Order: sequence, then structure tokens, then C-alpha cells
Amino acid sequence: MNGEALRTFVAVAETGQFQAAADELGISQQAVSKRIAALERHLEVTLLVRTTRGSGLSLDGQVFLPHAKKVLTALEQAEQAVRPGSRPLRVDVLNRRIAPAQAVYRFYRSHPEMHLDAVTLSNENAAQAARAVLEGTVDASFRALSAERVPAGISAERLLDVPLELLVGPAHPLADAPRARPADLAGHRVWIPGIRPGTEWAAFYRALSEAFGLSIDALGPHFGDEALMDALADSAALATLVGSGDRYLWPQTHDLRRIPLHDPTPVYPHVLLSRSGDQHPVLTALREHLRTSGPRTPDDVWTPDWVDR
Amino acid sequence: MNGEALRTFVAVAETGQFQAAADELGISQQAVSKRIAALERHLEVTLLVRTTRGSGLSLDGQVFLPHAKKVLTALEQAEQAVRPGSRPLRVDVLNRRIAPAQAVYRFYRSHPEMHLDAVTLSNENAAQAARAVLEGTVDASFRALSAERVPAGISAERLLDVPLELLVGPAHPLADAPRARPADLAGHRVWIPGIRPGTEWAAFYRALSEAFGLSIDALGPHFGDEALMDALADSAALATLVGSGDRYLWPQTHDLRRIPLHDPTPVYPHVLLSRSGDQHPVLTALREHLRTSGPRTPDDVWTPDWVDR
DNA sequence: ACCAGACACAACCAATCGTTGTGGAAGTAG
DNA sequence: CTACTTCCACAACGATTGGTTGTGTCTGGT
Repeated sequence: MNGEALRTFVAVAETGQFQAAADELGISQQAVSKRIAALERHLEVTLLVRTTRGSGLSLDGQVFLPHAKKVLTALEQAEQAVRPGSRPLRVDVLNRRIAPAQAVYRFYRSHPEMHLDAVTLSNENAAQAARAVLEGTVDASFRALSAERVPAGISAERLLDVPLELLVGPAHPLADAPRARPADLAGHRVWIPGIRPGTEWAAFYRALSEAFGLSIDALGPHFGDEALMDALADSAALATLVGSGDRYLWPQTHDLRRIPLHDPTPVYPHVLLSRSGDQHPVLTALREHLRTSGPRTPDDVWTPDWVDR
Repeated sequence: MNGEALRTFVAVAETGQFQAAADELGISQQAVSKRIAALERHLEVTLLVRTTRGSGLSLDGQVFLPHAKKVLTALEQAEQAVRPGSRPLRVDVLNRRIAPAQAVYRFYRSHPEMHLDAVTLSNENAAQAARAVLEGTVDASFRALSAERVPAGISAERLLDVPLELLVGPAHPLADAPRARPADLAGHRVWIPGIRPGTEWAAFYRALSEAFGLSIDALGPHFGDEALMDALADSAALATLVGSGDRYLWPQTHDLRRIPLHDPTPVYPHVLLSRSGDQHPVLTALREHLRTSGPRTPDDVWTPDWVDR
């Protein structure tokens, strides 16, 4: 069964004549006749009663008509859902628990009329995300990308700086420190599990470890946040780094501590990638929202030198 | 866009491989490839990301999948609706604007999970409708039929009594009466256009006119409700009878008045005809709904004497 | 009786859809 | 590194579908 057949049936039902339906559809009367005949043959019922004055709905036709319209409506909506241009803004937030997702969610909360979808591109690095943006798979993506690596056709704006904090268990030497300097971490193990090589995250943490002589272990597989929290809570040596706004769900039972970093404060610089010249109003509003309502960034910050200030 | 293409897409999405989808659909892997390619070309979007391990949903594919499933469900229901045997309950409501249609619609509203279709048998009287029920063209029909005229194999139950009201224009002598008695209408012209001789409606109005000495003109052709309303609004002599729940769309501009009738209240007795022993659950539920949720009928009612109380 | 309107049938051509055969890319085992 | 396997895409070709134009049949009105 075919969308054109249903459209033809609806046209005949509404005009009452094959010829009028044919004109409406831009095909010949004979083609309408064949489509209707095929549809009736497929359904094994008579949908239309033919008279010399035109055609009317049979009982089965009456029953079928609303169903046919419903199918056509669903078809139209299905096409609409993926049609470039006329769909909600699609923003890649990397991961639903970290700062970009929170920021997009706050934006949506304060602008509920804005149609947008937050999605997560899986297994992609910044360059691949940029390609996804170029291809229109997503309309925008939060990534860390230096200016010289931004491909042509992509517009990039650094809109979200997330200060990093140390997350440690109660037995850790820094557990009761009100704050710490990156240099204080030299020699400590800092564990960032589940970072895949080749991603901008790996590059960021590599630069961070080189800048401050940290021993960052970014290799082991990530067995889930719960396992990470368990390991942290039990260890006096292990620490991890989280964004200050990240919403990991660690139960109070773990008794984990966030230790802000300062002097300088390492910040993860989220750059919003979008197609150059994309005029989508929701995109414009999101950019404006991030520009104006972003959290205050400390003065003394560190970012990798491949990131533009 | 084609149902097979959607089914193919869903199959690939669920199996994760073109070959597995092809096996499921009983076609070759190459055919699956072509169908998906055609669908993607039509939508101008990439739905599936191909790898050497199989295929996964792209972002657009994730968005499109539920829509595709919805279309397929609608298609299935459309075919189901006219498939002989196992199809939704088909109820003949005579005319979409009068009480039975309203009652069936209310039933459907309160039981949205009940699959039923409301249809109107055209040009048929009660005897022909009973035959249609026997033959299975429809499963149930609202008619006015006395017990002794119910054919064998048909079960009839009086489930919907509709009190009649007088509908008049502003110049009519009864226009400002809060209510009227049928006897008050003696001598007035009551016009019921478009009632074909030989139908139970004609018999009902004949009995009504004989009982109260009305002058019912049921002959002239019916030029549509709009013409009837125009005629009523302009005439000081003309009146018509409508069911108290009927939904004729008369614009306020006509300034027509409904005058309830009492002492006694003529009621049109709708009897639901169905095949004896039909156990269709929706039919059972509809009967029960009508029995329990029907509007209160006034005590002092008139019906033709060939109707069973 | 004849004509006009409305739909169906027939013949034909183009486009589509399925098949089989084959190729290329990427992961995997040795 | 090479060979093999897996998976999807491309090519060629026959069958089917779907469109067109031309014609036929039925019926209601003149």
C-alpha cells in the first residue's frame, strides 16, 4: 500500500469525481482509475461506488477515509521530523550530566517556547562533531576546539567556561582543604576514566598534566559513575576532576568532597560550533543566553595554550 | 514514500544489519540497501550509519524511527478497518448530526481504546438496515423498529430516547414560549423535509401527526440544512422538529428558537439492532454505556403505539 | 435515438524494483 | 603484512509497476 494511492483515494472522496481528483493530482483520469482499482484490489473491498454522476464513498470507503487521512498525516509528520530547516534546533551536549547539558536545560527552562532537542553524538571527537554540524546532523555542538582547527563553514564561539574541581574521598590528603592549587596535585594520582584517545578531552587533560606535572591516568575503562565514586570513596590516593557544574549523582553516603582549584583555576573551555550563517532563531537566542547569563569565570584561569582566550 | 521502505527501515533499525533485515523481509540484502538508499534520498537525510559491523541509527534515524513506526501502525489499522472479519465495530448512526452519532461519539471519547467506526447507511430503511446487520455489512444500527418487525437473527434493544423539540424562527407565534404541548401545534405547519417515504422516520412522523392532529409536511425535497434554516427564520408559520441533542449548525444570525415539548413529550425511540449473539466486546460496552449513561427521559412521553415501551 | 459525462479497458513506453554478480572498506586471525 | 570474513554499495538485467493516450461501455438527460 502506497501513499500516492491513499492521497488519490482521499482526493476522489473529497471531489466526488475521478477527473477532478486527477486534475488535483496532476495526473490523468485513467491513472486515478488504476490507482483506485489497485487499492481496492489490495484491500479486497469496494471503496467507491461509481455512477454516471461521479463517485461516492461506499460503506467501506466511509470507514477507510479517516484511516487514510490519518496515515497521510502521520507520513507528513514523519517527513517533517527530519526535514532540514523546519525542525527543532538540535544541540549536541556531549553528555547529559555535564555543564553544556545543564546550560542548555537552563536556557530551555527560561525560554520554554524555544523548540530544541538536546542530543548526544556518540563516539565522536571535536573534528567529527564539526563535520556533523557542517552536514546538518546537528545544528550546534559544544566542543573544545582551537580557532585554527575550526573547519571552513563552521562558526565557533567560546561560550561556556567550566572551572574544574577536584573530587576526592574522605581519606584523601586534600579532603579537608578549602581549595587547592594545580601544583599541589603534582605526584597525586588523578584518574579520569573513560576518556577515549583522540578526543579533545584527552588533549585537554594531557595539556593539563604536562602544565602542572600531574600524573593523570586517563586509560582504564569506565565502569560507570557508581564504580568511580566507590573507588574514590575508598582510596586515599585517588582523585578525579569534575566541572564545577557537573551533576554527577553521588549519594551523600559516599562522603566525597569537591575541592575548588585556584591559582590558576583550570577551566574547560566549551566552544559552541554551528554552521556559519545559520540564522536559526533558537540558536541565536541560545548564544545570547550563554553570553549573558554564563557563570562568572575567575580571573586567574588556565586553559591549554591551543585554546584562544 | 512507501510502506515497504518504512518497514525495511524499521527492520534494519531493529536488527542492526541489512542482511538480517533482508532475511526478515524475505528479500535480498541488495534490495534492502536500495530501499534504504531511496528512503534516505527522498528524505534528504542519512538515517543509518554503516560500519563493517552493521548499521546503527544516525541522529535523524533516531528521530525518524518512532514516526516510521507510527505510520506503519496507522497503515495496519487502516487495513484492519476494512478487512472482512476481525475489524473494528461498525455502527450505523443514520446521520452524523443526530443523537445516535453524538452518543456513539461520547462513548468513543470515554473509551478511546475501543476500536469502532461510525458510518451512515445511505438510502436505507429499517428493514434494509436490519438486512445489512444480518449480512455483516455493519455490526449495529440505530433504527426505530417495533418488536414484531425485528427479523429473526436480529437482536434489538431500545437504548436511546430522544425528546423532540420545536425549532422555529423569531416571527413564529410560539417563538417566545418557554415550552409547548404537542396539542398546541394542531393547525400549525410542521415541516420535516427530506424524509423519504417507506422509512421508519416517515412512519414515526405519520403517527405523531395522527396522534395530535398536526399538519406535518414531510414531502418536499431537502435542499440542505442551510436552506431549511433560512426558510424557518423567514417564516411565521413554518416550524420543524429536531431531537434535543441534534447538532445542526445554525448560525446565531438565524435567531432560531428551540421550544421543548411536554405533556406529553414526543420521543424518538432509537433501537440498536445487532446480530443475535454477537459477542463483540465493543458492542457489549456500547450497549452498557447507552443503558447507564443515557440522558434522563421525561416521565410523560409519547411514542408511536407500534413501539414497545 | 442520440449525445454527453463518467469511468474502465487496452496498448504502449518509461521508470521502478527485484534479482544475481561483483567490488571495496574495515575488522580479524594467522 | 597478508588473507579472510563481514557488511554494504554498485552494476546489469529482467519483471513488474505506473504513467500516458486512445477507445469502449454504461447511463441519464435532451
